[in-house]
Amino acid sequence: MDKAATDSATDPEPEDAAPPRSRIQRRNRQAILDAALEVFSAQGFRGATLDRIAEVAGLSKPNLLYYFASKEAIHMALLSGLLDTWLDPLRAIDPAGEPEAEIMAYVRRKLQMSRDYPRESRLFANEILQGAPRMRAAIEGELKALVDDKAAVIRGWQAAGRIAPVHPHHLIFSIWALTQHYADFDMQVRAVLGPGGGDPFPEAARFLDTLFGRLLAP
Amino acid sequence: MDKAATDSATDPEPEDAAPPRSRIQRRNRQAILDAALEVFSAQGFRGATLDRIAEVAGLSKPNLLYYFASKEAIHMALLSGLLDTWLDPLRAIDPAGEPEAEIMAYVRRKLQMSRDYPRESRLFANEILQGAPRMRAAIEGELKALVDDKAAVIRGWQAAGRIAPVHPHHLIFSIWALTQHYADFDMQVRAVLGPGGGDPFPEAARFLDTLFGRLLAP
DNA sequence: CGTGCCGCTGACCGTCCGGTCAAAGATTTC
DNA sequence: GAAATCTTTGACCGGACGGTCAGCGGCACG
Repeated sequence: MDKAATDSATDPEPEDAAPPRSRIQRRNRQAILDAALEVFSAQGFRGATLDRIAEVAGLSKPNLLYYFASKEAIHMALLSGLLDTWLDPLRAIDPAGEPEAEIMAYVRRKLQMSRDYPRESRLFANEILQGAPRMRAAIEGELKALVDDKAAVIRGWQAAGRIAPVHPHHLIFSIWALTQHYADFDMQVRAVLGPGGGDPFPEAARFLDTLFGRLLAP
Repeated sequence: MDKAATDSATDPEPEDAAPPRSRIQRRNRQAILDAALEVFSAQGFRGATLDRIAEVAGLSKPNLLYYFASKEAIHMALLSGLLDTWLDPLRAIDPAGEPEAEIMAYVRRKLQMSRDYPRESRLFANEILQGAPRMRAAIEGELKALVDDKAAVIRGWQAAGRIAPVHPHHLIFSIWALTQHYADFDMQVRAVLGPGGGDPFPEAARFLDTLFGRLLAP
């Protein structure tokens, strides 16, 4: 994730073959993207301020704008770096694998991402909530294509009677909803479980195992 | 929902027994809250501007501030009006009813709310995403109490072997996640299903019926 | 029909915020 | 160690935004 967010797609031009970046460039760009992720995910795009991002990054505001052309550019760099990483677990579903195991593994990886990268999840959630003004294309293109592809794989498994015949797209939606909920609504989850609740994730993992185990059994 | 958002808790004082509001007061306050719901849910608190809310409401900005003390006050009025309505379906779960039917009815009502009141759902999602700066108390108090109560009911049903023994709190989280997903991530759902997908909700209802049917079977 | 209150507004204020710029350090290169 | 280049910053700008205010209009009631 970090690597991706730093390097890829920070230049909109197609020829990003060799963007020669010095050590100090890499360090500061990374610090800015880290800080921006922190602030954007917690406050949303409009809620975030360059001053705040600069403060978190330990840089001055003009220095920020020396590395990125604008607030927009920082946000774009984060988002475009994010999508690929975010979809990796879905891509990893193997059509040749054992159906239930493949899907269960996807669920677990996705829940793991909610635990390990909650800020990325919230950044994404913020964007979609507002109608994805800066990601429409990627969602209607890349994302849809990948989901359609995997939905076809699932349909194949179902036709062979290897898992239950539930709607493939909605199955994928349910995995997204259930796993990302623990990142996006973390505050609510913890508040409802109470102060003595401890880490919600182990119990969530057990619950999701049961849920999808029962849902997928043919 | 509209009624609740208009009347309740717009006055912080305890003595809101008889706030004598003229016909024109009621009409304009309602118009403002409607417009604010539209704008806040689509742009978030910081993203919304008083000018924009005034424009949508068909009033001037100073006129807005004649009815509400501040942007904060409008937001608070919306949120506090919302929570009660939002929790009504959960409250309606009847301990004396048939367990699976009660929970399935809750799922359906909640999905219905995602379809009929997506703006309310997004307003709520926005608030939680940002750490619920203006709802912490209500969530840790009212909401937690109600969930704990219903979790106890579910545990009772499970102890009697009438539904499967899954973690009650996480069961409720899963209902929230799965139903609200169709409101909060509506844009993504429709984009992935594609232009010919039509209304996602009927298929979602079928999918959730299957999912919770299988999950709850003892 | 006058008078008093409720509803409404244009003009304005101070602050915040994204972004610019000229110039002052660092750092690298030869 | 000087020239050239890269990095950093204080000061500033213009617009947006939340909020105020003095006063105007109209509706309601005697």
